[in-house]
Amino acid sequence: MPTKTYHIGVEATMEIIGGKWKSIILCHLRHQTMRTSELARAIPQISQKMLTQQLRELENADIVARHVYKQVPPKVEYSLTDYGESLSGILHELCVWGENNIDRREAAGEEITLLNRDDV
Amino acid sequence: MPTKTYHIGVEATMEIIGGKWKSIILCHLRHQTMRTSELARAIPQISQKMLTQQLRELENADIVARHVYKQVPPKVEYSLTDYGESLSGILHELCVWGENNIDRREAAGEEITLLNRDDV
DNA sequence: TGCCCTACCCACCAAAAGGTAACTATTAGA
DNA sequence: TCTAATAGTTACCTTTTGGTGGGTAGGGCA
Repeated sequence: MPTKTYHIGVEATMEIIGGKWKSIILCHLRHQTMRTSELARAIPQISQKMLTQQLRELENADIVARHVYKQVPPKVEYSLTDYGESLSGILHELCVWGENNIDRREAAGEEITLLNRDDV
Repeated sequence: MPTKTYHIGVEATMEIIGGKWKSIILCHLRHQTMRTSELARAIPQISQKMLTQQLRELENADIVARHVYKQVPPKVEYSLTDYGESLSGILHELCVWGENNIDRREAAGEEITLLNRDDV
């Protein structure tokens, strides 16, 4: 396999938390362990396919852990790994900065809404 | 215009610094004002088109400022706005976390290289 | 028997993001 | 007159990302 090359640290970070869904998923898992259906309810805009696909990728990066309960109907829980917890501070700041950005744009007259300002 | 709706703060943040190039550009501008050609040299993988396109979008979001010098050949400088500076801490952490991530993956046996560990 | 539940997989399609290459303007200077 | 220099645009194409709608497993229960 050819050596993977990065030019600057942030490239690697963005490869892991970038894209439309990963940071949102991680922000939810930051507060609690959640099962698949709970995540789907917390992120109503995401499709089944994207949810599991993104969770798989986060699992492969050792950011989230997947716990399968052997029962029927199935029960699967996701949580941050210890390593994933090292992103917690960053995720919090990303949430807060975004909330402020939305306030700012609203103050500037933009039609804009933030449904959940639940970040602790 | 229909009201733009976000479900969680991080969505707004990612809309601004997400994508393949924006966070890289911002990490460079965090340390210094740079002209277009300097940015292009600092980010050799980026194309002309992407560089100006992403800079325009960052300008529209009031994150970077564009200073045009009236001379020939043209000279244009980019820098973070005061508001853009509010991202500086986050950008730094994204760089550092990525550097650690690369170290971690290298320690785990992955063929991986980081060319510039120049974040201050 | 037949249907429910949950998680998740697949095939297929649409849209967004990004890449390439060729072109512009303008003036100094050979 | 011709070229170099810088920043930028445009048309066209490829790749990546995301969405839809279908299907699976397998035990519980009416």
